[in-house]
Amino acid sequence: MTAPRDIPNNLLESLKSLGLTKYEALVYIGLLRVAGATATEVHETSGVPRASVYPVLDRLVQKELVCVSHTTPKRFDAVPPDRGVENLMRRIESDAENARKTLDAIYREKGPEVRGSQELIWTIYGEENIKTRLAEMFRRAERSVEVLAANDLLEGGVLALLNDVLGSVQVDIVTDRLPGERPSRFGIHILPLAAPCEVHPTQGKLLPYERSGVFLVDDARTLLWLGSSGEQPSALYSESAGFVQFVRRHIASVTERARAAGQ
Amino acid sequence: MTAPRDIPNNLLESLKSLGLTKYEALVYIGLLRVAGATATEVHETSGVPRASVYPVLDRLVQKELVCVSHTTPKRFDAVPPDRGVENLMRRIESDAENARKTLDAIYREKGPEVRGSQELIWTIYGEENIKTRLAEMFRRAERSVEVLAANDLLEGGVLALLNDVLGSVQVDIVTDRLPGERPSRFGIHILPLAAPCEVHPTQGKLLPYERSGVFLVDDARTLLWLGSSGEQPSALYSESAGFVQFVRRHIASVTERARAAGQ
DNA sequence: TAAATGTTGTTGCTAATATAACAACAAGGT
DNA sequence: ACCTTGTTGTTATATTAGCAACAACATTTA
Repeated sequence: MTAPRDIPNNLLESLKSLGLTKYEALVYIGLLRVAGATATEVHETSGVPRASVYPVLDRLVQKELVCVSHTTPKRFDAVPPDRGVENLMRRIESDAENARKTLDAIYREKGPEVRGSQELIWTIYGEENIKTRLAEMFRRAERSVEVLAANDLLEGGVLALLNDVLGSVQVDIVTDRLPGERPSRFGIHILPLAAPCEVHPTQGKLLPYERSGVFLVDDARTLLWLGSSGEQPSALYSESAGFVQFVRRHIASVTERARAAGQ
Repeated sequence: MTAPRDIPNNLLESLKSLGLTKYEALVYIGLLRVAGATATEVHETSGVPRASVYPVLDRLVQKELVCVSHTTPKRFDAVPPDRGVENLMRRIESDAENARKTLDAIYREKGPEVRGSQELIWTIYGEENIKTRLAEMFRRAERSVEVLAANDLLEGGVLALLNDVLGSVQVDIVTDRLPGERPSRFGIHILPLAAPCEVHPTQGKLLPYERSGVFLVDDARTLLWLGSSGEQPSALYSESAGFVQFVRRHIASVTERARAAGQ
C-alpha cells in the first residue's frame, strides 16, 4: 500500500478491535473526508488498491457503515462516526451477551464449591477482579473479618463491599483514618499505618500503606491487595494454612506496633 | 487440534469478536470447567497443543481472564464469565470511545454542507441509520414536511423525531390511523392507505402500507422508507429533482385516491 | 547412588488461514 | 480508439494454529 499518511496508528488499532480490517478502516476514514465518492475516488483517498476497494465497500455497507447511491458509477458515503461506531458496538454487545450466557451455563455445570480452594496462592490482576473476589470472601464469611487497609483503599469501594457481611460476623477494621460515618457494627481502630523502615533503614524513609490492604476471613482465607501507585493493582489470594498464619502474624505485629507508636 | 468437542460454534465466533483467538477461547472455556488446572491439564481439557498453552495463558492473564497461582507447577483459574466478558468489553468500549472521538474530528474537518447533496439516490441500510437521516432532514426543514406513512412506522419512533421540526414549518401527515394525542400544530389526515393492486390484479390482493413511509421536506429532499416485514429495513434518500418530482406525484396520487375511496 | 522415567516450561520451526496487494480483462461510455 | 468501472484471478505477507525437540527439574527404579 502507499502511505497511510496522517492517520493516527491507534485509530487503526481501535477500529480493528471493533472488528474492522485495516482496509475497512482506511476506506471508512477516507469516506469521512470526501462524501459521495466513487470507488476510484475512495481508492485514491484511502490508499487501498482499487481492486480491493469493491469487496471492502460491500462489507462496509453490510456493517452499516456506508450507504450507496443508485447511480453508475455507484457513489458511496460514510455514516456519521458516532452512529457508525454505535452500529459496530451493537453487534459486539450482542456477541458479548451471547458469550456471557453460554459461558455462564458452562461455568455453572460444575458445582460452585469445586472452585478456588486448595493450598495455593493465587495472583489476581485488575482492580475489578480483586473486588469481585473480595466481595465473595465477605459474602461467605461465617465468623470473623479482619481488615488492615489504608484509607484510600476503603474509600475506593472496599468499605461498600463490607455491607454484604452477615450481621453475626465480627468485623474489625484497622486503618489510618476514616472520614464519614463509621458503621457501628464494625470494630474500627484508627492507627498510623505508615511505618518507619527499621530493618533496612535506607534513608529513614517511611513505608506507606498506600493503595494496599490485608484481608482475613474466618482465619482461613486471606487476600493481600498489592497496589503500586499509578499501576494496575494486583492481589494474592490464598486459603493455605501457612500463608494464612503469616498474614495473621502480619496483622498482629502491625497493629501492635502502630498502637505502641500511637500512644 | 483434536476435537473442539461440544462447544457451540457461535460461542467461538462471539469470543473472537470480543478479541480472543480460537486458542484463547478454547483455553478459557476449558478453564471454566476445571478450576485450578496445571498447564498440562489445560492442554487436555481444551485440546490446544501443550506447547501453545503457555503463551495463550500468558495472554489470557494479561487480558484479565485468568489468574495464576504461585506454585510449581503453576496453576490457572478462570475469572467468572460475567466478570470476564465485562473485562473484555471494557477494553473494547475504550477503543470505541477513542475511535469515535478521532473519527469525529476527521469528520468535522470538512464543512458540514459538503455532505450528501447532488443529484443522487442513496440507499441506507438499518433502521437506526434511517432514523438518523430522517432526524437530520426534519431538523433542517425550512418550509414544509410531508409524511405519508403507516401507523406502525409513526408509532415506532418516527413521530417523536417530528418534534424537532421548527414551529414555522408546515407539517402534513397522512396515515391510516393515529391513536394517542395528535400534536395540534400538525395537519393530520387519516385515510385508508392500503390500496387494491389495480394495475396487476393478481388475486385482488391489497398492497398494504406496512412498515413503509414516504417523507418529503421543503419539496427538495425525500426519503422512501422501504420496510419488508421481518427483515432489516432499507431506505432511499435523494435530493434529485426528478426523484423528488416522482415522490410528489406519488403522495398526491395516493392521497387523492385514498380520499376518494374513503368518502 | 546412578540410571531411567516423567513432567514442566521454552524455543524454534512448519502449516494453515486470513488479509493485503497486484495484474489482467470484460463491459460500457466518451 | 480511449478511458473508466467493476470483476476475477493470482501472488505476497502477516497472523494464527500446530508440531517437534530440548533443558531443567523432580520421581521412580535398579
